[in-house]
Amino acid sequence: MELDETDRAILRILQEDARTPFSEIARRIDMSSATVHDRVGRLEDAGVIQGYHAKVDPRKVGYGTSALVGLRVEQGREENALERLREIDGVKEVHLTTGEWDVMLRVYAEDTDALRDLMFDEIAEMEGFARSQTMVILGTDFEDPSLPV
Amino acid sequence: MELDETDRAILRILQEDARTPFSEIARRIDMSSATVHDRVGRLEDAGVIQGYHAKVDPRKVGYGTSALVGLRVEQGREENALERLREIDGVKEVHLTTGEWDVMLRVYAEDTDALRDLMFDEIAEMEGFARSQTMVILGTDFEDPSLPV
DNA sequence: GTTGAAAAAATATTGAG
DNA sequence: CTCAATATTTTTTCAAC
Repeated sequence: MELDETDRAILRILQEDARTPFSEIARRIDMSSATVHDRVGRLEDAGVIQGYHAKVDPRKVGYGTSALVGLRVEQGREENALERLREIDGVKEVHLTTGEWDVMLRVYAEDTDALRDLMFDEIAEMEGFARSQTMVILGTDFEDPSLPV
Repeated sequence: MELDETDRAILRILQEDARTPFSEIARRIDMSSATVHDRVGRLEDAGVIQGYHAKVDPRKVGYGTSALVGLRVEQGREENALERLREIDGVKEVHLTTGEWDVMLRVYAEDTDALRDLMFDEIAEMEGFARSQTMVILGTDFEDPSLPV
């Protein structure tokens, strides 16, 4: 799908605030709200917009600790490992990477005790696990929900 | 702020789809939409809900490459480095971490050439830069926008 | 805290340029 | 692709329990 400047303007607004009324988007990009409606529908259908999500403060819902985890997986066991990782509560992202680690995880836990349990009881016990390194996130300086479009 | 099961149910729904009409949330949790409206407002005011964001497919807007970057910063230069990182286009997350790296970045770039430029021309040139390691993300197996609440 | 009902506003749809 | 007008739905407010 080809995106023009109007589409990009709409994407910028919806990335910033997904509940901006179409009427206000229309005002801001100087088009009718019917056009905005039409374009947003097409952006959704084309998969450019993958969804709309409320961002919840992890601390306020009991997740005081977050970490990035590098993972080495035994050769030939990759599929089993990935399948298992998807099911583990607290594992929020699973990326396949080049370099020192085969897989990088983003995990959330209640506190450092819970993180230890997650690492020792769940991740280190899974099929195909070789070794891991945990980088505890002491703080997030910057986290932009928007991509520059 | 104390969250009860009703709040959690609302959060689950809005994390999944931030544009679910209050009337439908009300149906699903068996309350009036006025109550949902009231609760969502309180969750926003308390900072539990930090915002609503459209999720855009990076590939569809020209970001074919993503990476996790581990960064070492010279002692005493941390603030300068963090300030600079915030301004660099393509740097989407900046986390302070324990372990091998002081800072972990999540970056997006058009392609591997653009990633090289980002690393060599922007990040390696910034004040306080000591060394870095780039973990190119070959694929994301799993990425859940929701926290289990 | 919750509700139902009314008022205000937004979204979805239609038909036509 | 865009628009104006209309129909439908939702959000918002508020008096009352």
